[in-house]
Amino acid sequence: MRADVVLIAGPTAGGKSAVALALAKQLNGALINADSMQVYGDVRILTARPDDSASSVAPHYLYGHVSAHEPYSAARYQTDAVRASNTVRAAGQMPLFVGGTGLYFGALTDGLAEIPPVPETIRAAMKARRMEIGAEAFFLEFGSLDPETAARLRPSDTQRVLRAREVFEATGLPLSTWQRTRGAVPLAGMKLARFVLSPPRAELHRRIDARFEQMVLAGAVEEASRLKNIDPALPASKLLGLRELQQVLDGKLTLEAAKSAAKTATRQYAKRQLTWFRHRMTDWTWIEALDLGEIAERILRELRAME
RNA sequence: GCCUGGGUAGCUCAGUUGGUAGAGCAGCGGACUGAAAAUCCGCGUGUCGGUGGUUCGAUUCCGCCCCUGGGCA
Repeated sequence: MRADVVLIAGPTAGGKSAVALALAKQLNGALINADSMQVYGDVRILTARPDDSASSVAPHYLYGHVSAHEPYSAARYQTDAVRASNTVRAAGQMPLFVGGTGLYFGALTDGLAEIPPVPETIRAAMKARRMEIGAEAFFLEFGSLDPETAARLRPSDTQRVLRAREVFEATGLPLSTWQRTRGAVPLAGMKLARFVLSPPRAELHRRIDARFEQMVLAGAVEEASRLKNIDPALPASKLLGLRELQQVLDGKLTLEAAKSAAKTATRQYAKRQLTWFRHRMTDWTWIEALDLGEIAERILRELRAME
């Protein structure tokens, strides 16, 4: 066996899943999702999750295995991914990690700091405190507790400031101290074959547009209406296109306007993904080809060269 | 045909009492360690419709032309 694990990253709508499926057939592999939104059930259409015909060709892990009404996290992903990977390898198959979430790939290849879980009560309390005194005051207060972390954050960075504050509240230690530690690296010691699929930007935009049209035809509006009362604090509520389609149901947006807004949001997301990949995955093999067969060929060739 | 409003960034528009122009959105670049499809930061990319005139200087004033919204016929 050339590589122990194959990792395929790429921007949304870039054609990763199809490539991975083709590879799985040839390599006796199984797909393991590395996408933060495809883990949620109930949103198959809006997350472009592979369908049953795909999973009949090769096993799929961590796709839709969590309720959209449940919070998920990079840490949970790491745990789940390790288990899935072990299962696949025990079955004598090649794990193919496929997805677009840079942080999740990082959790696999570099590990995460081993920070104890923060109790929900503390999270809620910190959030409430920030609401009460305002972002600036909250940030100042935080800076007096953890100046090192505060120095690299901005008061406006709601999510990171809250996270850092919560960790301090829960553990009594600055986040920066925790982050100097590094937990186990799930893929340590394995031979990795790593690829970034990156179609030319214009083509990517075309695919994003076409895919959203497909989603709507496939019933994305109905799917969105089923999540009508999802808690807006949950990660799944941030799914691209969900809010826009729900506004159509509320009569606040025409379908055309919603589609256009969702496509724009998706393009912006793809851009953020690429920024991450460009700077964090410099030593991965970048493939800019468009044709599925050609991409699969290149990957297989690369795998053979790893012998 | 006549009257009238408008043609300025990819889009919607602001502005310049004459000194070559700026917002929002889009776009582009960047950050990123447990919400990451999240969260945050930076950057104006322009024959100011065309042409002639007045002027040291015109996107701005004047003439003509073209396009376009509305009204009257």
